[in-house]
Amino acid sequence: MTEWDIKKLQILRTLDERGTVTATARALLMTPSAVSQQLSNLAKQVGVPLLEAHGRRVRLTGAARLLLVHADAVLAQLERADAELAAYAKGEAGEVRVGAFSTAVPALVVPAVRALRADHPGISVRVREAEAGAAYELLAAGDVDLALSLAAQAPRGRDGRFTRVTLLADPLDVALPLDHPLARADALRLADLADEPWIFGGSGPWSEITRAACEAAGFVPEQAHSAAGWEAILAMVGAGMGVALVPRMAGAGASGRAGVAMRELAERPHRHVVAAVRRGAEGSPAVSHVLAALRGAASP
Amino acid sequence: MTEWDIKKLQILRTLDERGTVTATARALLMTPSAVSQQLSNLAKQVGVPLLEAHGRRVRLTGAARLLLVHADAVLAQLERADAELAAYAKGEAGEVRVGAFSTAVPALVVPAVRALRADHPGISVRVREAEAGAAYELLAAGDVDLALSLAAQAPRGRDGRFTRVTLLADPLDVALPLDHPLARADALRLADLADEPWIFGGSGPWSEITRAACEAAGFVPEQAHSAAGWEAILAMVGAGMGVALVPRMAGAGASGRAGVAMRELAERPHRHVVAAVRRGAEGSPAVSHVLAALRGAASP
DNA sequence: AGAATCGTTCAGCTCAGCTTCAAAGAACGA
DNA sequence: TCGTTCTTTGAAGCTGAGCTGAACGATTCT
Repeated sequence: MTEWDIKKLQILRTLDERGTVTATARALLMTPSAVSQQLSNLAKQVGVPLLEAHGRRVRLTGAARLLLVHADAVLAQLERADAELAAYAKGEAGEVRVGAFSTAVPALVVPAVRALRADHPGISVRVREAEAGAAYELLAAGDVDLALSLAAQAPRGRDGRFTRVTLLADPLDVALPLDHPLARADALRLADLADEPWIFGGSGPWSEITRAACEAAGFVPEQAHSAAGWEAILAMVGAGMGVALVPRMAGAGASGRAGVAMRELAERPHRHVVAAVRRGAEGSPAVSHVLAALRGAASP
Repeated sequence: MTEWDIKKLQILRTLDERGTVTATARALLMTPSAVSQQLSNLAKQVGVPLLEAHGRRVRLTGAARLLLVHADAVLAQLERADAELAAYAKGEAGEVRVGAFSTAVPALVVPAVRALRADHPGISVRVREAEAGAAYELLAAGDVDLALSLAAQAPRGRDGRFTRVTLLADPLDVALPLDHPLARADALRLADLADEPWIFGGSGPWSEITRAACEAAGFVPEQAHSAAGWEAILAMVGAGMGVALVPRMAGAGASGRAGVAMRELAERPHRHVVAAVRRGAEGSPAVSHVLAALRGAASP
């Protein structure tokens, strides 16, 4: 018995409601003959008699009543699936898997999810943290439906598979020790820090961005230390071990804390946060709702 | 969309596991063509695309993943139904509806259910209290699967539709006021009470049994009062308003309470408690287990 | 007793779904 | 770059599950 048939269960349920084969047939727009055949067929599959003659009508056996309990559950579940799929078609249900680099989660994804809860309660978001560089591969592999990455990170391989939109320009501030002579200078320029010891990731996207910004300012930064997380970097800056470029999204809550000063730069360098979806997926209602929520979270 | 097909859901689930149409077809002993047709058919029914091309393979859309959640629930439910029906066939599952007259519930049904819980946890009993006279009609109508009644109650209409077994002979004691002169007499006979005022139900089975017992002893009882419940009858006896025949099953806890004396009679009259099932139903494993448990409760 | 209602069975037919064959697209290796 | 291989999908034909209609036995109502 591995060959369940929903129609037969529906017939059984209707028979339980109506009480007679003829009435069941009428209700389901079938002939009594068909109903009888289907039910005896079901009984054969189950291996237990489901009906027994009672006068000129039939009565459900204990096995049939037992089966009905499950049939009700199954049919209810299918009806729920039906409703949810209808909602999905209207964009009011569904799960969207979002890949985001770590600092984007509190800054963008969480506010977006909060807004979605209010506007589209049927849409759920599954977050998966991933480095900005790995985002496109997750997207291409189908492991996420929407990826947050950085404009500097080109998708590996040919583009055109993705649709990308810039969500916001995140300013890059410099973090330097509170007791540093330049901590209070006005019109601080990147070149002023050319001789400082720098702290940035040994590899990975952020390393490249820092290096590129400094080279655009005309110097090559001396990499005194390296770390992957902002916590570690800011701790080293606070200890006077060097300076670092920190996106405002990541450094927002860090200013003034633990001996660190966050300063805006005269060059106003930025990193551009982009959202990418697979080409064609922007038409999916659920994805487009999440995208809209992310836009809203980016530019309040 | 009201035409769900389990097989299609199974195909979708297998596709999710295996990842490719060809592998799915191999796993389900079908051709890739059939799998493809079934899935595009399902998508058409749902009204939302379920697959999208990804290189030379296919990927599930959000709608498909949403549908999969429900499909898993449905298939699990069906598997549970399968297991329970298999258990039912072995007599280890199922619900048996028992109709019983009121005093039989604490005396027989409850102990039987207790024993069943230990020996056959899959079998559940649904109790429905019904007068002994109405039991056969409930049984015939299919509202219960097993009825407890009294031997004196003949099934209305022709017999032969039912199988009846006597569970126990319940002695009929006489209840009389504690201060009654005969309350301490030895070898008390029913005829000694011929001139007492009698209390018994105005109609219904118990009335007949009392009347028949007295007439067998050679007198016609004077019906001084009538009541339907044992509580009321015993209260009247305790108040010295008359005497009554009380089955031991009902009067067990009443002796010595509220001025009532329960005395055994020399004639040792009995009422016979019988269990009845529809002819053929005694073969049903669940019913026969309940029947066995009732036998056990009747003769410990 | 007669009539009406009900369920089941049997023969015949229709259509969903499977298989086979073929074609087109995409990835991989030389 | 080109050819090979893997994959999916489409068209045509066939098989079988399931439906219809009629006939029959059984039961209930009048």
